[in-house]
Amino acid sequence: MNSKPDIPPPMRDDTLRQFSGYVMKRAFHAIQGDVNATLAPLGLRMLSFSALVMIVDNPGRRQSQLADALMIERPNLVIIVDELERAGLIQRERTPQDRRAYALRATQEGHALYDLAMRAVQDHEARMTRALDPGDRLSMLAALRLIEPIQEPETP
Amino acid sequence: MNSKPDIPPPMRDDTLRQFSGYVMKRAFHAIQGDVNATLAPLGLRMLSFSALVMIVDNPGRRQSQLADALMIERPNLVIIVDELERAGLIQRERTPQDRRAYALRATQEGHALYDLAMRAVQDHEARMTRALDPGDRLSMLAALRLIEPIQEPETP
DNA sequence: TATTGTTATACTCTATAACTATA
DNA sequence: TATAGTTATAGAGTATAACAATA
Repeated sequence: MNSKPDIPPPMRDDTLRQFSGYVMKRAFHAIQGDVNATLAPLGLRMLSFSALVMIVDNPGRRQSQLADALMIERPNLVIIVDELERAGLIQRERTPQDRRAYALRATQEGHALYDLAMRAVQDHEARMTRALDPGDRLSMLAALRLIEPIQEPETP
Repeated sequence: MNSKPDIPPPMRDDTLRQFSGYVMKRAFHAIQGDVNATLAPLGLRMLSFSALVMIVDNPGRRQSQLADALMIERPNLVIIVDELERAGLIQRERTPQDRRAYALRATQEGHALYDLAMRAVQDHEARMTRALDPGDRLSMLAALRLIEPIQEPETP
């Protein structure tokens, strides 16, 4: 006899699990949820945290350079920079050499939040990768970096 | 003398590169673009391909089971299943035991496209991971699978 | 002409509430 | 009352075209 309420067996996804994209999407989904929950009390999200870190680490760069580095389109970066500026974390300074461009710099508040958020995100990273040896984690990061730069061939 | 047109050095992102989320997002961005370009001629996207594969490999399951397996919300799956059904790739069969539910099954056309798309996506996978040894690729997949199941602790 | 930042817009993916029909 | 599928809707993230100011 079996009194269980007829729980069906889980669906098999081993065909999809051979593909990096499938496995990566699921891992990234978990990470994004956790990091956004981690950053929400600080008023940041994954993207605004990334932008703040880049501005603190690379003071004086233009928005277009930051957009290139973060691999997001210029129009989408405008909203993130607006957000960081409204929060008092960074400033847009007009550059004398090229009056079209802004130089981005973190304020004192931006530097302070950087320190806070960095610790929180490092805890998040440790939490998400606690099932991996440190060596396996570094190997995974190295492997992911080898996927990233692959581009479609230009068709001129 | 230097006649170069003042190309600025690339921005440093080594602080962010310590974080799995940052590196994974960039790798996934590349993969998603390539797989969607790969599948577009077949009328599929990453998500509809995943759903088709799951239905072929697990015939007769309900939509809610498929949504759970693919970790997407039921309402969002409806659109994908609609799309696959309109394309003649799958069918919704009413189940006699529970007339609320549908059993999902691939049609002959669905099986044929599965074979085609599988080969195309396997080529895509080889293209995206060509910079990795086969062993490193498998280690990466294993590491990513260890990140996936981590959940926030329940707060009851 | 080309570039910087911007506005407007659209498309995909994701997430939640609420409905219907069945159980 | 609970569940399966659905509808409607809202929010992110991403992408392109076009504009003003400046080079």
